[in-house]
Amino acid sequence: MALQQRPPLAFDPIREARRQWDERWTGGDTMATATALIRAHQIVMGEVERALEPFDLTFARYEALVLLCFSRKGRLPLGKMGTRLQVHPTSVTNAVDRLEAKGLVRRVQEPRDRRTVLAEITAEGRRLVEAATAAITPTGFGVSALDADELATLDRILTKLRLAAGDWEQ
Amino acid sequence: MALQQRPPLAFDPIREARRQWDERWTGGDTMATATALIRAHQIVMGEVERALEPFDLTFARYEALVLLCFSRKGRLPLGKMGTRLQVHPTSVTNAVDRLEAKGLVRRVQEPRDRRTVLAEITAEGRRLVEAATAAITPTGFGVSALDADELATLDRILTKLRLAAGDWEQ
DNA sequence: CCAATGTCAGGTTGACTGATATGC
DNA sequence: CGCATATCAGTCTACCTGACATTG
Repeated sequence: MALQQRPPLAFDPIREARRQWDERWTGGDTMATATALIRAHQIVMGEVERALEPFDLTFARYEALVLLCFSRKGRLPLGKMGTRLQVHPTSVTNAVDRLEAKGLVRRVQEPRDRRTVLAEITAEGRRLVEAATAAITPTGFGVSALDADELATLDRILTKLRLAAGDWEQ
Repeated sequence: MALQQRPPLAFDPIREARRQWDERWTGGDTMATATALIRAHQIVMGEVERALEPFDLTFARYEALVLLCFSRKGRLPLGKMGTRLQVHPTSVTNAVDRLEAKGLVRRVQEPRDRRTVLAEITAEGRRLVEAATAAITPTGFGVSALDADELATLDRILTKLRLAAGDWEQ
């Protein structure tokens, strides 16, 4: 997603859009901030996916691998993965399909509840996570232009936004 | 994109991911902020696309319509639209195709340079922009949980990020 | 001849809906 | 029986690449 660079403009397009918006409508402040967020997302995703490209991983699949890597036994029910990663159940099935095809995870039966399927990270999966992480980290995930203070402030505001959206209780 | 609500967790998943990340790797601050940004994008897009659904518009097409609406003569070359909206040329062609099929824009020849094609917003396009904007604005574009101060701070930091990414000169 | 503009064909991704099989 | 879990088929959007015709 959004890997390509495009020619720069002579002015901030969002600032210009807001100016025109304010001449006609209300809510220019929320419009401009939301649009800036969407564009910032494009920048971050571009940087991250560019770093992951040599490993044939998308960010979604990398996230899934990292999640499994962080789990105590290296495996989680697919449903739980969807909840943690905030993605659709069929997207989890799809991501695990692709990771499994590359030998990075394997599907395992949960003996106590035979409805659930566990995804378990393999040794090769762990190796790839380490290598991919070593490639991503130096890019600063596309936010390296910000200093520690700005990072913390940005994180605080976005956390408030996520909480208000009901991502977790309390 | 990302319209569905998913069950809430008992904790902040990104905070938890960062805790585990910091135990193993470096750059947990940038990882957490970038991940929060990606999730915030999902929230904003979900809210906006939900509001646009009754008008059979995606955010990309709505943005294109607004841009044309803001232009002096109600028309712009497709290439210029791509630059302003920061999207791929073929994405512009696709968006204009769909808007044209619904009678919201029409393609017009530029007499001075017959290579370029102009997209021109129609009267019906203008009506739809007004109606869709009236529907979106009250949602606060998914960022209504933030106060004026937080909005301004968020916008300032994201603008720095966009500038550093080379979105425009100076 | 080269560069710019837009279009088209073809491939990838992720997300969604709705239906289904299985098991609690 | 209802409910939960995962999968599958099919659809949609947006993005990308590479090729192409047209025009400057």
